[in-house]
Amino acid sequence: MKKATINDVAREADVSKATVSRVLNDVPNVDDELRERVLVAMDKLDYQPNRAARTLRKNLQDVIGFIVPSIDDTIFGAVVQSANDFAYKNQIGILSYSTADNLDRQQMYFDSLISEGLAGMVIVPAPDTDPKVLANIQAQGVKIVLLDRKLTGFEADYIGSDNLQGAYSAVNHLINQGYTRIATIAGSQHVSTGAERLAGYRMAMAEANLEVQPEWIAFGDFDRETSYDAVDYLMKLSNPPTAVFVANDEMTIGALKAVKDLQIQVPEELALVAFDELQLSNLLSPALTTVEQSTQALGEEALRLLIDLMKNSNRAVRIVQIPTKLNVRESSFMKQTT
Amino acid sequence: MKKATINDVAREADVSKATVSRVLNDVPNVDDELRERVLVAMDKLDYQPNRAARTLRKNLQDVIGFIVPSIDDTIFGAVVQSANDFAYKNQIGILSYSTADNLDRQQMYFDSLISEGLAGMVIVPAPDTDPKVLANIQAQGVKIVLLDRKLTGFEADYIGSDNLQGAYSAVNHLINQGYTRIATIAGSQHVSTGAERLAGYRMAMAEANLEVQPEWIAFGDFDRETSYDAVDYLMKLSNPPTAVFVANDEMTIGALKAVKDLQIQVPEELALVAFDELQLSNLLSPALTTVEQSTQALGEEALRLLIDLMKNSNRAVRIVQIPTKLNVRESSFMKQTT
DNA sequence: ACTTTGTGAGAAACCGTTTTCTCATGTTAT
DNA sequence: ATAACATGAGAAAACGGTTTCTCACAAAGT
Repeated sequence: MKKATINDVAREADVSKATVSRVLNDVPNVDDELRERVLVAMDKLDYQPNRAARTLRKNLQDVIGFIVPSIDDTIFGAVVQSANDFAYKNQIGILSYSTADNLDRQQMYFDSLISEGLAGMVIVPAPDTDPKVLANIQAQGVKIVLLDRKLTGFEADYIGSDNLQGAYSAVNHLINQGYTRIATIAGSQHVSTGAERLAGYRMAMAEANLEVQPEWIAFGDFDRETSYDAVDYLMKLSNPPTAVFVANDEMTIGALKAVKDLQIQVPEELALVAFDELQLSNLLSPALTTVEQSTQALGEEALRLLIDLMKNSNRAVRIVQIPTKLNVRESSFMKQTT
Repeated sequence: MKKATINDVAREADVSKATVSRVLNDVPNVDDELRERVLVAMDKLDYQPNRAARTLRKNLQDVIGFIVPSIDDTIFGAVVQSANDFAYKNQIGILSYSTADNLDRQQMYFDSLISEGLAGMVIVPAPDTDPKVLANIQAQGVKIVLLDRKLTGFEADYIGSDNLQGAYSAVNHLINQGYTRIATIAGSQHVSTGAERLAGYRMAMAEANLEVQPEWIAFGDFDRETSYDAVDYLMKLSNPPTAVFVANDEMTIGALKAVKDLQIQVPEELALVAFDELQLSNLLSPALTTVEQSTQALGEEALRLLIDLMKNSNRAVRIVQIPTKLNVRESSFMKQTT
């Protein structure tokens, strides 16, 4: 069974293919009777327009790309899902890719998307992405929105959580509970979220006039292993902290594992606040205090920004920050132990 | 900056565009010197072939579709990620979509993919998908591999976990621990995984000559709420079970919540075994006994099946089951309480 | 009645590739 | 020396749409 083409429909309806095209694209000036004949023919032949042909001629896809490091990730997975839902509701096509933070792979997706002639893309740039590469894509008329990670040296719309404020509120919460010896397991400072969350920590400490011991800032790599080691390192210090702010979900999993292995009581010996909500945060014992990102808002707003940008080509660059939410639970309570 | 086309390259290299095309497609009969000139020109002009034009002419995409209910899901998210990784390694294009188990939305993705002329697709069919729709797509020459869920009335390759065996091993483990009053929170029986896991439960119980009280089979809908209610229902029975097998991850979250709210001791009052590994399974207290699916194998093998099918058009249908792994942890231990 | 304007629809050109046709040149076999 | 045959490469057709050109015809203005 061959796929029907526009010519088949034209023959069936006894009109020219130009007319069929007009019906397809809702051009107003077409006689009602002919339109009806065409519609019937399309239905009868089960006609689906060939997108490649259409794209070729129009020289622009009605499709956008969505590039994240990993789909198999609590945060990015949810953001992608949200973006897909939003795209579906608004009848726009979306192509999602995950780069595993691999520059070559990211480049491959760029090339592939461009050769497809897409209209715009939302991207979480892999660390060490060359700003020039993105600028070059932009210069070709492809609209770009940065998600989650800022990229210095590249001017574009940005959407992300308010990392500074989120981290600040987490540490501030610990301070309000009465903690003073507060450490942090910071993420990679190559990526903006890592730097911003550390800045939030510093801001809260400074504001409360609390001393920050240099060794209380442990640098992880946003993954489980480095964070596991970091907890071990922190607790073996001669002057160990009594509370710790962990800068993302994966590192939190590592920290929880370490805490369990080292048999550290939470929060009695070490209070814990985590950036990012985990699936079972509230079912752990103790339940985990978290800074929750609105993944839904991130996905939707990223698309809104991009769509707006595509319509409204030469507007000023926009930086959007989505507020985070502090979920206070048991792991950060202050209990009488001293 | 306009995108360079094949004509620009041809002019620059002073050859015909046919020759450029030959170089692009590695056709052997082309003079080395011309080939070199073309390559230089392509490089100089930063040439990217237009995929739409290529697709149009070749009438087949080198792309496959991957359709799942949700990307924001422990299992499917990981499977999609695995498939994407595998696709990248093997230089094949992949388009991932999530349907939210909505039939209309699924249909939209079908239409979109078909009008793009894709070569094949892997799909987790939404419940109540009409087998005829898929058969029709198949008839158009698109290769189809079913993932996770079987669809009666539709003949195609299938890949999924060995649900029967997985459920069987979970329940069998409970029996070996000494439990006899074993309930299950089963998933929707509309989808094959739900039915198979229930069958595994029944198989283990029957083999051990244990009586299955009809009210011990609670039907959830693979989501948190129904499972939460199911636990409540089970524990309020006049003859409550002492152990329960929960048929997927989302329902496990609901069950854990219920157990916490109702202050039921696990495993002393109720032992728990869950189908699907959760991110924090081993960090809960008690740590959770789970049946773990190999999401990586599922993603990879799905693509392998599809690729093989595309090469090897008329081979027999294949049904592939991936073994599961039982992670024995504290939630299913038998402790002295009687 | 005659020009002007507007409208609907077919014919043809076009988008950027791949593929088939065609032909010139060089090589081998007779 | 000539016929048969590869070989390499340009010209042209094709893929399935959209868009521009063109024209017939009807309605409106003078």
